[in-house]
Amino acid sequence: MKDDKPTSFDIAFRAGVSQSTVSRALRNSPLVNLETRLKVQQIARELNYKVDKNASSLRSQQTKTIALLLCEDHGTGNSLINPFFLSMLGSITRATASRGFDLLISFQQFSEDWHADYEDANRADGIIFLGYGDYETFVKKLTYLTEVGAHFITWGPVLEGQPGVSIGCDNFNSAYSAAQHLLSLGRKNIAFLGDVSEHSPEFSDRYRGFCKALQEAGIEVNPKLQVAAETSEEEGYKATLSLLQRRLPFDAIFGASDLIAIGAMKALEEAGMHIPKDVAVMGFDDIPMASYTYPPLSTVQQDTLLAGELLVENLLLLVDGERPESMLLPAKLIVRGSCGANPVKK
Amino acid sequence: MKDDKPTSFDIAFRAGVSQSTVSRALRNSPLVNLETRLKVQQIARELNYKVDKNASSLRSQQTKTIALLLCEDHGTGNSLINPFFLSMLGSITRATASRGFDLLISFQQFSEDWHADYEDANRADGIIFLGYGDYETFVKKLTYLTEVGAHFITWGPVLEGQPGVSIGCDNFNSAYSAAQHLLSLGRKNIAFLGDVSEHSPEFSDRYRGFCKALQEAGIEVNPKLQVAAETSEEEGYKATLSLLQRRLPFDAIFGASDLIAIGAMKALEEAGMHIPKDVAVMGFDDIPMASYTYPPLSTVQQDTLLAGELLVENLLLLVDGERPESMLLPAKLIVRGSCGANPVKK
DNA sequence: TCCCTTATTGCATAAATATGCAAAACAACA
DNA sequence: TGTTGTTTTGCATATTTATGCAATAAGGGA
Repeated sequence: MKDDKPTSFDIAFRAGVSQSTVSRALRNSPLVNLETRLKVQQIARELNYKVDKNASSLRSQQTKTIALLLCEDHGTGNSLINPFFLSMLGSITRATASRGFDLLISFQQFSEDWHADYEDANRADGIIFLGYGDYETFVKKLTYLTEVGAHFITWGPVLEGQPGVSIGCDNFNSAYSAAQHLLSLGRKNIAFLGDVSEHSPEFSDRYRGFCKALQEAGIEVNPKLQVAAETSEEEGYKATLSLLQRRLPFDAIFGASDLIAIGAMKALEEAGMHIPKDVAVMGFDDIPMASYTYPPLSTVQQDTLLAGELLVENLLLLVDGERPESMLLPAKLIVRGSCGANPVKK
Repeated sequence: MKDDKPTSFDIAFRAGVSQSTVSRALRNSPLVNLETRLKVQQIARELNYKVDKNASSLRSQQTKTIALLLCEDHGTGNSLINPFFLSMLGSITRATASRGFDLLISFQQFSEDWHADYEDANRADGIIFLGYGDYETFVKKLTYLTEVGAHFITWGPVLEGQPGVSIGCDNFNSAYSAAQHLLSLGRKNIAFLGDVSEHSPEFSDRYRGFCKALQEAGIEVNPKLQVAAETSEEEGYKATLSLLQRRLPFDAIFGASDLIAIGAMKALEEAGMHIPKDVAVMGFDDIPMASYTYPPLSTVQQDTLLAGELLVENLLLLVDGERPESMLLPAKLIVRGSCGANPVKK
């Protein structure tokens, strides 16, 4: 159908220079005379020439590619992807592209040896991890990755002594503010839905911030008002049912994530309770659907745009041999209808 | 920190065989003795050896990689990604991984020369296009891609004479059924929100199916009840406002997409109209948030899982030199609360 | 024992680029 | 004109793997 793809030798021949000069000219090296450079580039354009990525990567030993590994929490196989991660995905894609890098993505389970598959195989210069499943397993993995000298960055918890560089949300302070907000609206018996074991350090941080707000308001934290739940609507739904069975009075629910909060809203609605009159609801993440629930979900918004930028930027620093610091990003309280601060139109 | 990455020569040396044998053994070629094969594989495992992807691709001229190009409709830059495409993304990722292929993704605008960037540069064996922006531009692009012999498949409209292989939803029949459903519930003045120009062939198909249902029910199609809108909540919102201004009676809205329908619901609510009592609403796509609106949105569900599988499968056929047929996938009506068929709990 | 198959292995090379080093071209200056 | 310095170019090679072809080993029949 069409002739073979032109190589740098073809360009060289056409331009009457050597292949080396072509290679340099196309990368705009100041080593080659401006005139020659333009001529070569012109010919390359005419022939529709593109540098062969494989040859280039092989020779230069850098791929200009980043791998994004999305670890589904406790991998349920074909379940929905956490919408929050999808927002991150969007911003990471843009940040990557704007730096001239390609993005390789994978949704496999964390059990695989990703470092080997991507970095050792010379497929990617570095890896971004999104999500982590069980924290202990995750840390083991990070330790291993650090030992073998992998270049990676993670989004998620930023704990003392955690190997590698991480960027995450300031869960503690954000949850603290959100809880304060509920308290300021007169809610006194606030339930917390989310796993707070060592397996979920982010949720634990949110819970600690939540508790601090209660304590400062002179309210004793009732552990019976905390119900474990992972990030999914079903878990939030079930946790709420279990909460209802405890027959303890509560006038607000703080979901450790929006999905949990949304599941809770479904359960409350089915139980005939009115949101926010009977029970105020607060989420965390601000996933797109948060503003479409009824009533719209008040929540804590993470700046995914900034997060994506920082992840990519710092990963590339890491690849360049620098040693960026882990950091926590502030989040913003978004007040909608579910917490009772705004009038709910019917 | 650690010694250099082992190459196939290192394995060969350790195993006392030649590099060729290592290469064959690792790919499980029957040309090499089973015993030798196992020994080589064992040593490779011990040394943590991974085949260099670039060298391998360079030599074999196939990348085992697929590029997924997501074209945002009329590229609004930093806007949200269409949630429907994100569902597709999930299934495409899985389908790709299960075949041992990598997935390269990009969200750039359609104006770039993607074929050149990906296939010519030997980065990917084939391309999947998701979304297309303006249809005319899209077709020009497809024509070009066909001419240069690119391997690609598109998700979207499947029109007569359209270059290349496409997989899409049976928009006509699905919209026909959905409209029939609204009619069966006694709605007579149904508005249609969505661009039905030649720029949006999918919406046009949906509109044609919609019209057919009306006509069969003996209802004349009123063009004033059709308002243009692209896929976004804002457009749906604005289209509804514009519809309201026309002061025509209507008792149902059929949104050409869920986002449009959701925007419409917001506008109706603000106008003090009750859904579904005053106005029934029907969407199209079944994006995740459709079941979380109030009332939950009735819609047409596209089988994204199947779609992803088929896209990948047929693209690989194409890469192998076969010539798969374009096809339309049936969709399923999902009846929730917004169309008035189910009782809406308050 | 010799010859012919069949099963295994190794040799040599090609895939396309990037880059260290040497060479050439050129100007400038004495 | 010779020398020195700068700019520009080309040579040669390295990157790592896959594979056509030749070579060797092993096995079997006469």
